[in-house]
Amino acid sequence: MSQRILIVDDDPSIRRLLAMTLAFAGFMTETAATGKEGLKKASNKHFDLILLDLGLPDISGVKFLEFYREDEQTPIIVVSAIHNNSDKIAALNAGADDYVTKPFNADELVARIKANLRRIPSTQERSPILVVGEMRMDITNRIVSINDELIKLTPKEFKLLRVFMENQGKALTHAWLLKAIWGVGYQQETHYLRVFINQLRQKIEIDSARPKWIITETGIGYRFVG
Amino acid sequence: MSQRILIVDDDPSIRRLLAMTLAFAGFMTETAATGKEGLKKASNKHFDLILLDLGLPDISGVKFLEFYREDEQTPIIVVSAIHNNSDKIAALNAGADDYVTKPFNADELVARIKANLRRIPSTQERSPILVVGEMRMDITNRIVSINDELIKLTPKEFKLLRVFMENQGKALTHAWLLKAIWGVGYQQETHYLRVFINQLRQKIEIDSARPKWIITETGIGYRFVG
DNA sequence: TTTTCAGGTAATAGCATTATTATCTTGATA
DNA sequence: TATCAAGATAATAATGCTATTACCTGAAAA
Repeated sequence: MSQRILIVDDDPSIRRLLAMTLAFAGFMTETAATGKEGLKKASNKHFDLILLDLGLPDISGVKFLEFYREDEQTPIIVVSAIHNNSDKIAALNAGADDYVTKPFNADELVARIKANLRRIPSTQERSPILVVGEMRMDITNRIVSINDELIKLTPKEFKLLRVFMENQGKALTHAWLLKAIWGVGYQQETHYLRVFINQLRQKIEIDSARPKWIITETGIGYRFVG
Repeated sequence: MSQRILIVDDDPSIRRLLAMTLAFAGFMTETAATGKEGLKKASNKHFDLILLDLGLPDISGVKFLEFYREDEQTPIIVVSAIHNNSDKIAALNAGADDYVTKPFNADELVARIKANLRRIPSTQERSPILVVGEMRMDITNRIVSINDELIKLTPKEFKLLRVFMENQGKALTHAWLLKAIWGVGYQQETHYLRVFINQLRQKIEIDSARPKWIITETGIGYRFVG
């Protein structure tokens, strides 16, 4: 299912060239000769991307973007002459997503279009989230919360809490934890663990003297429970 | 499809009690009265977990673990009397995964078993990995490599490279990048960006004066390409 | 050529994190 | 109750990271 691109350019020969190039690359295209026509088409129909020339006769590129940007988020690539850098910058600041300079190279144009069509495979959605009781950890975004209240953790604290959550309910020995967080060669440094357990408890426990999350297994290690 | 648990205990009444408790919780069980019998059963058939008493008449818990642990990785929970802490610790060091103390609580035992059966939903496999050309980024494990060569990055550098990889091929304005990495209110601090771009280039570019990955878009920002 | 501007680079100061040491608690045991 | 061991906590030192400043470079404009 091919994607729809709207070409807004007043020069008929460029319009034709763009349409051919994009059709060849497998896109469906429509064209508009003026800014107003472009805005009209874009509001009636959904496009996956808009190619906008900056030298339109009726309205400027920035105006176009202002009108269009209201709530839409279709990527817009502006097409500008090689000089006229300031127009280009103004357009990008007004919300354009990318640009190409006018004597353009077909391969590059197509590559730019594809890059701007590629939606981030929504790290938000697919990011692995660990949940234990009221505690949530979004690993890729490094966010930890208890009852939606954010907990600020340093890198080591985060790593420690992460292995706890990944191994909830199990007794984890000192040596095992030290190896998991500091790597081999640190299995004897039990005091490192004590210090960081303490710091973590200060941040996640209501009463760090009566821990609810991180249970001490005397002589053995710790156990994380929900 | 219920999971199989092997119970190794010499006391017939405890064996029966354990078997009933676990059957009630939905597990399939088999029993062995001696360590040798247990090892035999375990080698002939696959079990998802082994419950091992520490007071066996023929061989000690530690010996059992030594024989068994060769290449197996079935979780083993040792059952020990409330005193005899040292046996318990020795067993954990010999590779046991968890323990319960003997006048045991049924709910707790079942919870422990479930915790130890729960395999980590293999963060290795499902972790999102960004790939651009020869560069790979494992977000959850914070590992970046080019041609399998590891690149060591600080947190900020990592974040910067991450947004670049998520937006490969697109022109990213200074303001956009600053907002993405430092948050709102930093859009003017273009020099922060320059410093960190430079640091990143030192780490990922072969010749940081002729960058291959991070392309400067004069007046606009940067573009990351593969 | 000089000037100017955007960007690159180096150096450093301030701050946060981590490692290390010391001291205090607690609970079990003689 | 005194002693001891394990763990908790506090304080500090060492390191590493980030922010900030200053200066350099190279390309384009005057």
